Amino acid sequence: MIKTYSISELAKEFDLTSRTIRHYEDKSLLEPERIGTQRRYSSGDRVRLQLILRGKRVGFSLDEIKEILDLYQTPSGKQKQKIFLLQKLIARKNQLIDQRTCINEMIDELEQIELRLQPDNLDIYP
Amino acid sequence: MIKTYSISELAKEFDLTSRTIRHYEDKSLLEPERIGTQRRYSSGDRVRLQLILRGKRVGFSLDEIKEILDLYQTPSGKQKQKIFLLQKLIARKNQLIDQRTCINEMIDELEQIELRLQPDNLDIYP
DNA sequence: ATTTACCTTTACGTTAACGTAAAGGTGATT
DNA sequence: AATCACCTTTACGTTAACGTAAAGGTAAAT
Repeated sequence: MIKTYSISELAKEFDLTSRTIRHYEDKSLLEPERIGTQRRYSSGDRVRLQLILRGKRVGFSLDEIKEILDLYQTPSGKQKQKIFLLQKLIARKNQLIDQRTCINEMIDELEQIELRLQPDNLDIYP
Repeated sequence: MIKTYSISELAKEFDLTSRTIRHYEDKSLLEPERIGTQRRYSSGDRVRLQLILRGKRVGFSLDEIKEILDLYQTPSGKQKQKIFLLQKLIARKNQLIDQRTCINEMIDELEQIELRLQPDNLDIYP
């Protein structure tokens, strides 16, 4: 028997609320089976959810994540779109690298301020 | 004569709208002088604005940026305040370090997505 | 003196990603 | 039969970071 999941099982596993998972469905990022009225998530759905969360962690919007997910399923025809998306991914990566550089600079600056505030210097600088 | 800036001069220079700059003032991130009813920004204000934008680039909220700005300008008077400030700085630095770690993870994840998207054969299909 | 080009405040509108009730169905257990 | 513990849909609420329009003041140029 193939394993399936209820909405709250997935919610618990990934530390989300059921509302959040339904929201992803509202946005067409998931389309679980229905047993009667209830949602039943396949392991494929689970993987999709993981991909959604991964996309979120790197700062994509749900719409952008949907684009990516759709391209996973795109029959290898629409290469133009794939290439376009790859460019977006790379752009995002560069942005993150930029941010990291910026954070490193900020850490340096904080350390400089720290130095000026060292307790030893407390009486030197009024 | 010391150079000052009008709101639209700054807006133009940093590619913002005047509304945005006023918004930063609403949120107490800027407090320019007033000549009559109009705002006049000193070069210090300009630097603050640069810091705001820098904070934004690294993904901080305006509230967080305000915290940081306040740290920069806390009147260096009392020892207690300095020690408190030092603690906040260290906490902030740790936060930044965490952020950097997080960004590193994001970059890794992006590369994972790239790998999954990377069509096995971009050049075979038209 | 009127147009032009700024500036001002006030205040409602927008988007994203959910939160949070409200009101009710389902099915197993007590 | 009643209580749980889930599940469902509908729909209004929230936050951040502004956008945008209304209504008007100011100051220099035409």
